[in-house]
Amino acid sequence: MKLEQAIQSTKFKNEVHKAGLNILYTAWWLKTVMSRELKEFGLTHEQYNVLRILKGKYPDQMCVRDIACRMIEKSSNVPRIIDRLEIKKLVKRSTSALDKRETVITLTQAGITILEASTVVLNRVMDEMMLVNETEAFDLNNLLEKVRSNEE
Amino acid sequence: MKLEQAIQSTKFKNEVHKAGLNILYTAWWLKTVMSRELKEFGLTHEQYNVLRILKGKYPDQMCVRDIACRMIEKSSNVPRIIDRLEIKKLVKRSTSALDKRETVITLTQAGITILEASTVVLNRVMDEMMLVNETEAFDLNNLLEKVRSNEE
DNA sequence: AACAAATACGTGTATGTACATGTATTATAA
DNA sequence: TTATAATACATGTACATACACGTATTTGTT
Repeated sequence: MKLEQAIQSTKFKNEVHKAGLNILYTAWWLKTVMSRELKEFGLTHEQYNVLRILKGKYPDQMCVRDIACRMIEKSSNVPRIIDRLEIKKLVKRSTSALDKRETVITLTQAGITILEASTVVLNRVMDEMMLVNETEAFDLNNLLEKVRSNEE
Repeated sequence: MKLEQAIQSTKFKNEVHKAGLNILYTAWWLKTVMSRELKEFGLTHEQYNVLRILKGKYPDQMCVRDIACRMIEKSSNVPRIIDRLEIKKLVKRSTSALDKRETVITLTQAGITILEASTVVLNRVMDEMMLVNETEAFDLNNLLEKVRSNEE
């Protein structure tokens, strides 16, 4: 669906402003598609992101700060996301011995299992839904990074 | 900043999956930039979106459903966003005479004033922050719409 | 006309976001 | 060494999101 239909607007200041809205809309669409699949696992988008980050260091532990700086959405409130993962027993929380200020987090076996199962489904959905080839995706990545080249 | 630095990860399944994360990250970055500017006007991202949609039809009124389907993030809970705009007296709510189920919304003069002032600032920030030219933005728009071409 | 279905909106709850503040611990420095 | 600053995390609040459900009104059918 074209952006014009999606938000029922045809007047954009220029192509750059339209691209801004297009990025926001496409991200919303992607999140919606992914969240729908994660629902069967009882996971939210952000909880899945935290589990994946932990998997990247597994079997090592990670502190909250290290998880936070790897999140796609940086402002996510990681302690509270971890609260919910802990309730579901997908992660374990403990105080670091080296620095008692730090809370260190580990994936549990249940966390690994649910992460692997949900990743299979998510990968399949992304392959099915994102209809660009590798070359187009490469160009898209370059353009997005150019958009952000003014990032502080 | 490259995506790899931004989320401190280098292994992506392929360029398409990387593009998915890149879209999500760029959208988060854009929202952060815009929200920072809107703060001086006491507006959130979503409140601004609603005001802009109302402006598109001004001086006509719009019902809640029509606003909702024009939102960039469709799942936004429009009645509650309108609650907050109404408290700030930026919009006026009343029941439609033709269909008493409908609530119709109009911009107030204060709403127009704040919208115009904030739009000037937002336009300037987008011009400063999004460092792509018209041609690149055109290509980006086409690629994003190709990504979404499987949209239901 | 009377009833059922659809529509439009509001509300309740769990989760997440944005930002400020509190508390414990560690690092720095006079 | 003791006072101060910085760090790491937790917590509180207002707003937003996602989704289910409730209520009033309109539409459609018999």
